[in-house]
Amino acid sequence: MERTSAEKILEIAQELVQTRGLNAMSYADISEQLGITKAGIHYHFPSKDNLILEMVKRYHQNFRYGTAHVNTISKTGLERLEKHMAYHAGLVQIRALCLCAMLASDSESLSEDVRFEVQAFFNTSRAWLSDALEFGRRDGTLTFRGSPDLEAAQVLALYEGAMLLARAWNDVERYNEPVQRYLATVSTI
Amino acid sequence: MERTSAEKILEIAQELVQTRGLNAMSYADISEQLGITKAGIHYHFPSKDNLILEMVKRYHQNFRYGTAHVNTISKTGLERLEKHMAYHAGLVQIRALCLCAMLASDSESLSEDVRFEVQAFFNTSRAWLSDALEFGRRDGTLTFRGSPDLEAAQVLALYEGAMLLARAWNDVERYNEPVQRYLATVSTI
DNA sequence: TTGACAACTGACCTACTGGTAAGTTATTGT
DNA sequence: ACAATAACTTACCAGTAGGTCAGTTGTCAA
Repeated sequence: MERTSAEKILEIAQELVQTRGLNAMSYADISEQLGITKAGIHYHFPSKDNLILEMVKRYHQNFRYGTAHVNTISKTGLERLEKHMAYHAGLVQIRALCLCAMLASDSESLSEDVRFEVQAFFNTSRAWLSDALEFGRRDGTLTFRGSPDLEAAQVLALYEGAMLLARAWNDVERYNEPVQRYLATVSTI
Repeated sequence: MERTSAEKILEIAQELVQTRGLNAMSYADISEQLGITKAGIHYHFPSKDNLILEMVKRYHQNFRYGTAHVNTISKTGLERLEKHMAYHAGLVQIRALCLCAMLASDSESLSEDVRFEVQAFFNTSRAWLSDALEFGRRDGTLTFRGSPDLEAAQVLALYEGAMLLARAWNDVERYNEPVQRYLATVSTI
């Protein structure tokens, strides 16, 4: 099965939101990149709100798939954190922000449905990070004080903030520096 | 000397940008809140780009004044960090983000001048945090490994990220939780 | 008293926003 | 062969964006 138009629209729209922000992305932009008219996009996604909601759901789902995959191929907790970090470094490199970080800053322009889905994504992220931290503590690759869940909340904030700062310079190193320094702190190796 | 119109415009515009984002703030919004026409605002700030530049310069200057004041009234490095944290908690409470964090996410819509000024603000923030950390290490209230400058970069990322996440829930506790946990980590008390 | 200037207003401009309605085209299953 | 449907296009809409320009008003120095 080929990629459907709806999927292509979501893909293009997502990259536009991640690089420019919600209110700097328009149906006209998607139309131009995809080569179908604005009305054609409205056929698949009646309203912008609808489009964004589907987009966040897809992003959330892809995160679940991605992290599940990371879990199967990583042997240690440290390795999981490193893969997570590397993925986000890739986003910074294409001038993008985590979709939900971008939407959190554009939070005031969001419908309640979308805001809930953004929160759900962050909950999933935090839970996965918490698992990875606990996993690493058990296998001896990670060390930290207190509950994995609270540590995860801190790591999530660090990651999202580092991505934001890296954007100001358009320089991945501004992301890598603090994040790798954190990993060095918790790593036992 | 009373507050001039130009100052009032900057004040209102700044709050709008901090709460809604750059592209969700318009001259019409400022006009409505201030009670003068759009053209009246264009008299003081010919273009939006010009307005934003002046706004960031003012924000940066106010940060300098604010932190200088914190330096004079705080006896310890820990106290300085706590005051910094409390200020940003106040922003979250009014549904605002750090102005430069917001502009970093709207980075693609910015002129080069503004981007430089945003970078300059983050440099000042980092330098001040670095100073506070070093100060705290000397007076014995703070403890951390490695250079204060690198620690400062990490703290800055943590703060900005925590603010962003708190916005997703519109809940200050989402900011306080990771930030206070960090303070507990570095505090010797 | 007058003239100059700062600080506006009102009316207007073009470009673009999300969104709609009616019609077209190609591919189906019957 | 035909009707139904999915996937569009063309043409349009009202509202808003940032921005301009010719005037108006109030103040204040000469």
